[in-house]
Amino acid sequence: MVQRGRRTAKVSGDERQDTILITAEALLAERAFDDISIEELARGAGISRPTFYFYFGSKDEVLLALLDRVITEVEHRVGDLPRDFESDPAAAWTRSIGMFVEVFAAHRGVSTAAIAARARNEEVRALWSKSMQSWVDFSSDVIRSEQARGAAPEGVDAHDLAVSLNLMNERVITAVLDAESPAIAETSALHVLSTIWIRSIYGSDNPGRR
Amino acid sequence: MVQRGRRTAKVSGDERQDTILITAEALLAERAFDDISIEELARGAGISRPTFYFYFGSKDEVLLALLDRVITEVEHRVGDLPRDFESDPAAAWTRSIGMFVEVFAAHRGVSTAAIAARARNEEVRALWSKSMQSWVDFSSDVIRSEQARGAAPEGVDAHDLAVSLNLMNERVITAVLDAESPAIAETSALHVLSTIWIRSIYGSDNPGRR
DNA sequence: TGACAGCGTCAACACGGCGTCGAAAAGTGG
DNA sequence: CCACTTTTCGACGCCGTGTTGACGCTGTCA
Repeated sequence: MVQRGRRTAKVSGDERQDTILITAEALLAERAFDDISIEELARGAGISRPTFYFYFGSKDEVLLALLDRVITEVEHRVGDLPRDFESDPAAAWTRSIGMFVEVFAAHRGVSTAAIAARARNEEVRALWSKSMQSWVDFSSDVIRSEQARGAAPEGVDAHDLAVSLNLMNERVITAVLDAESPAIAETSALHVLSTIWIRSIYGSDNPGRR
Repeated sequence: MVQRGRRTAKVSGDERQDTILITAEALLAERAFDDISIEELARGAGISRPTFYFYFGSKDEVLLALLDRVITEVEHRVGDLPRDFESDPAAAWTRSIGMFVEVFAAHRGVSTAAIAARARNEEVRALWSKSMQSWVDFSSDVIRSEQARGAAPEGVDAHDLAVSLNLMNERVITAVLDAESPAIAETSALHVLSTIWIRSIYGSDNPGRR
């Protein structure tokens, strides 16, 4: 959890801080981050602009806190996932990818704003990068062990493959959520993504079950 | 730049405009777009800020012009590429992808700034989207014909596959150019990307030559 | 040749959002 | 009810954007 702004913890203060976050997420659902002013965030939380600075040091800090929540949710759900890559690889990968799609779709405003904010903000970049790193580590560990047991062919470095596939997911999911053009339908995204993962990891559509 | 001879107003204007573009690309090589002010662009071109507005309506318009040049270069080079997908599919895809990597690497400042600016600017988004569309069209045409001749398996919609792979390239290339973390080494990017393309299009590392 | 059109130029202004400061108000403990 | 801390905000200064009105230069033509 990222603690910023207020130093001491007071209940009413925490409520205010929460109200700001709720206001921000609500506004992000309908408007781009850049088009939201601190004034609006403050008004939405029933305070004045200078008072906003009592709770957060900047607009970016609000986004950072919001992103932190989303990432925590992902981590939580990653932990709950069954890891039966050996018995049914295709299903296991598809479930993982599907989980990401679900969580990011549920917080599309925050996700797309945060991803865009990486370019500008060091802390957002660091936080995103840290999570990305842990997903990449997870994927490349699995890929490596699939290669070791002979289920997946060598020929590409597991780490490089994992990075590329994770970056693809990030990009395709944001394109879908923002309904970019060209993009793909939200309904077919999961199928395409998991097909690409499976084909490029196993070199086949039906990796051997065990 | 002193004005003399029978130069018409238009020519000197074009030169000024060009100077602004050159200044912008130079600054973009060392600094983020947001950290460059119109004042700097103007000074770099030897004019005052208001005069800048005579040539461009906004900073974004400068970026748009720069992006346009890069895209034109890509289109030009796409046209020069041999299209021997039937005789050596792997080499043909690798060459195409390599060309993108090269051009974007040669203009990394512009590329990354433009991609970031999509979120904010409608025209940048439209221009990028148009090019992306044409690359996607090209890729999906080839994929479809590879599927038709039996070289590539069905199982995924060619268009969806093409979109996802192109988006992956965009994301991986920008990650590499910005030396993001996690990312992959610039030297291995081409190999990983083309492996993923080939495996996910053909379901194998060595698609049949003809 | 001189007067005039209009182009390129810029000083100065208006505006809007950000961040800060200091002081007032509200809350808390003795 | 006083002293002290927490919370709040009015008012200010700053910065970057975009606009406006006027000035000089240059090419043109009566």
